Amino acid sequence: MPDATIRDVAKRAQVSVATVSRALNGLENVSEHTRTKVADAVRELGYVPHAGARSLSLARTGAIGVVLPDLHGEFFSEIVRGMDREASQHGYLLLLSNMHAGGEQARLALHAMRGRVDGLIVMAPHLGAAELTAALPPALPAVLINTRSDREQHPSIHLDNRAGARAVVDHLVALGRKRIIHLAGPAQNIDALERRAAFRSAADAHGVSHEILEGDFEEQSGETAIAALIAKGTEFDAIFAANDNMAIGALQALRAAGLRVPEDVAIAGFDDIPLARHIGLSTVRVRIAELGERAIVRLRAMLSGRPDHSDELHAPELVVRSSSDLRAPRT
Amino acid sequence: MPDATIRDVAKRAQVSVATVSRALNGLENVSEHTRTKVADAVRELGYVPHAGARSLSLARTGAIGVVLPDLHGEFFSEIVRGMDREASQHGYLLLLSNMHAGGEQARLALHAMRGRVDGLIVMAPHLGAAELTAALPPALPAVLINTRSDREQHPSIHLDNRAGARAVVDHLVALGRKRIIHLAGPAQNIDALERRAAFRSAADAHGVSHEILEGDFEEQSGETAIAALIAKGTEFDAIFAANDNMAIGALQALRAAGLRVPEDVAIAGFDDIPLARHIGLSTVRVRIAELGERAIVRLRAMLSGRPDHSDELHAPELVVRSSSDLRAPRT
DNA sequence: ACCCTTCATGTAACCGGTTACATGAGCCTC
DNA sequence: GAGGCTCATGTAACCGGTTACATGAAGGGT
Repeated sequence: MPDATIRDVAKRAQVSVATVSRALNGLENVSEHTRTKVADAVRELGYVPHAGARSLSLARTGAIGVVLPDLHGEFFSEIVRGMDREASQHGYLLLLSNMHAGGEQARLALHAMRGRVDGLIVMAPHLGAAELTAALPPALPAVLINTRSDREQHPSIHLDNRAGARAVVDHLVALGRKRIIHLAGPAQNIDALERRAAFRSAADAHGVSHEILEGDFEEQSGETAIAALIAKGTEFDAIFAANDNMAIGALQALRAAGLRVPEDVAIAGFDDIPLARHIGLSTVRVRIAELGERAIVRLRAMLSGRPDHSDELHAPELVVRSSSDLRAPRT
Repeated sequence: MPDATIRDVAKRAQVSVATVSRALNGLENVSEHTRTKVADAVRELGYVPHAGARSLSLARTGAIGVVLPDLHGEFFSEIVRGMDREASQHGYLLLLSNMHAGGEQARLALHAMRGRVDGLIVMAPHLGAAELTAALPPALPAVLINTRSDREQHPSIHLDNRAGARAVVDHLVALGRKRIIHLAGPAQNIDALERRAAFRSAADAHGVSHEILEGDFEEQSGETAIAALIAKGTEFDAIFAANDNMAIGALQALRAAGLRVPEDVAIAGFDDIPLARHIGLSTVRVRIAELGERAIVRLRAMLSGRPDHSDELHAPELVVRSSSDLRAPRT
């Protein structure tokens, strides 16, 4: 037997559908007697309201669409956790869609959200600004995270990679390091690019000697790059890796070469993955959950009619551990 | 201006809504000429179909509801990743809802899914079987993961904790260990309970001496328990912790006491968190993403009309590393 | 007794799609 | 040239709710 509808309830309670609707939504002008009859019918039929139909007539779904690219473990779960916390607290559900590819695929993924959600959170580091604007359903409020640009059209949130990278360089210089190596991330990744650029300008500003090695955010690339550097006989006393994974790889290369950390070489990463704490790696803490939470907060503001076109920069925090400074507090 | 509807498109293309609908859905009986007119109108108006309305008339949403309890990082992202992979490949979106509490809260969370999704994946280790059955919207296909029971009513998926624990004990015994300590997890947790029971029966079967210490799945509890054991002067040569976190705590206690791993004490955990690989901890690998993927596969089967009431046990895999066996391959 | 208000309830339109059925044009056949 | 067929297209009901407006009974004031 198909699920009961509001008309079945009405029939059973011997009232009209309008009355059932009013009773269920707690409107005032329903007599106590009728309310009871309706409640009984609902229980007897096991009636559960059809949220889809409801949102069609209300023109409000109570859901927020989240479109993310392929993300590795920690980052994905943290950002979704932050969103969920804020969203569920205000009665919103999250409709998740992973945007694997760009172009037409992206357009479809975004369009699939129309009529299912009240607003969108989009994270698309791999899409061009124009491409993204064209793919977004018009008239659907959207907050953009770590996206290449389009900052004027939609409210957006970005991680302040520059401030993070600068903090690391300042720290290493303050420790008296004279020659700093930067293990950079992939060139298509906007975060990697910003960290690389900020590293260069901060090092230049300090007038400290530096060099940039190419990596791909994977542990192995960090190990390989540093091992090669040591083999070449290059002198250096500090490493700033564009993420923690590569920093860990670098650490292994240093150990293998018999170099002491931090005495001979100080090292710092970026992200503060859980592993970083365990091995005492200095890093830049990114409060990912907070990014997600803020995105929802701002979307909610838009949904309540407050227009918003500002960009929000999230300043990450330097965490000093024993890989760069032995005086760092034990954790 | 509000979003364009199919009627706006019909007006602009000078055809009826039925024709527009047919053209958009690629039905055959639409002339080439009309098809073009419709496509033009769609482009000019920036029309995007309203998925909510569509699913109302089709009685099919193309979405799957996922209701999870509060999960820590790795587990959450992995299981969602597995589901997403399988779901998006078949054109389904995931509607996410975290079920923070039990009872009435749980019922509301589940009911909110009615009319929004075609089926449900529910993970509710903290709910009683009856409570869950009562809260599920009737007539909504559901697959249950790691849930206390109700195995007859709905298709379900469980992790084979018994097989995992047995494999660890077999391994430790094969290494010649004579006295094994089990660091157990919290008593309300079904996974912890199953591992504990399986440990006991496997150890008994081998006739090996053993003891169970209480823990709570947190690193600290493992360290405390083992430190206390050593202080008491108890003799032992192996530890099986109910999860990796506690195993890591135990490792720290062993190091602090100057005991060598694995020479003096072999140790193994459960879960295979990323950290385990880094520190060479033997453990039981749980393929979390696979659990999620299988849940979607089975739900899809139900949605295609294949009824299903079976329970599926997922056998985890023993991963031997240097914390129990120095001959283990380096990773 | 009459009119006006208040209040619970019912009727029906609407949200934005899909689709069964009706319609009518064009062509073929005998 | 009448009847029958195919085929593109239109009309309107329907999915399951919400809600503006209509209705009619009860109560109050004079």
